Amino acid sequence: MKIGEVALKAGVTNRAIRHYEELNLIKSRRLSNNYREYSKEALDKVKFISRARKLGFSIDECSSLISLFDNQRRKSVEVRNIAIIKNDELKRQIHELKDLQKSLEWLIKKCPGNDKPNCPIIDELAS
Amino acid sequence: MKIGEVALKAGVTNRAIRHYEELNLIKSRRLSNNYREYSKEALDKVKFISRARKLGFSIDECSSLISLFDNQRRKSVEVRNIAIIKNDELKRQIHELKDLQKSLEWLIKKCPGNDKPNCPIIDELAS
DNA sequence: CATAAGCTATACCCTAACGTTAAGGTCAAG
DNA sequence: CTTGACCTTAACGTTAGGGTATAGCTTATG
Repeated sequence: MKIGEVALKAGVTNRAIRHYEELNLIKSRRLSNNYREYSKEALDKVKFISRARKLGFSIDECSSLISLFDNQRRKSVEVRNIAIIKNDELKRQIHELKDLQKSLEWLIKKCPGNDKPNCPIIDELAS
Repeated sequence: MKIGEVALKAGVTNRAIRHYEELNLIKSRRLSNNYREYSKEALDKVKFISRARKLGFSIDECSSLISLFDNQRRKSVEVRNIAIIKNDELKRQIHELKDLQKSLEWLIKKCPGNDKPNCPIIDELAS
């Protein structure tokens, strides 16, 4: 199938697919008119990448996961380790964002939000 | 004062200050040797930007905030609105990340993590 | 005074993951 | 024959600076 169909079925853009191909995450053969032709396996990989990306994995990590996906002699602990690292990163990131959000919320509550210049948010940033 | 001193006092790099200047968030005059010379007000603005960045505001938003900071006839509601938008963005982002993290955690729990190929994480991504 | 260390300048390349033109080739329908 | 939908490559834009190279200026030391 051609790129447009793969993109539609996998729920990603044509550009994303070409990008994954540039980075050697997937492969295609060419038709006589130079159009890319994808196998069902390639479509599956694009779907795989799409899901992994949505779970927060980077392209680089997707690359590792695809290697494991392809490897029938993989050890599940290897996959698990990648996931654990990502999970820890996510937890840390959530923590940081929560701190920020709480600070911001606190400032917003203190701001009168009227048509006068006095503003605790500006004051805090300028302090 | 020169760029290095400003950078030290504001806790940012020289490069960042030049960057802010390129984007017209701050200004400097030049000494006879072409070195940048900053006023105390410029230092205050760099500090202001640094704090705002740490609160999650983009450079673009910092630019708006600085305009309000400079404007003695600002209305606090304008500042507040920017902060509210950012706060909502942060909340949404935290929500998304939490969902991801929970999904990942669930998958990790289901994975045996041994030396056999069977892996629920891979299965989920390939499903 | 000469030299080295340290600060400053401009300028270009790099990041992540594509988005977005630009300019053009291919193919089926009307 | 033209239109429109689809495909191609190439290359710049995005975010917020980091890193590096080269060169000029300043200051401290021998």
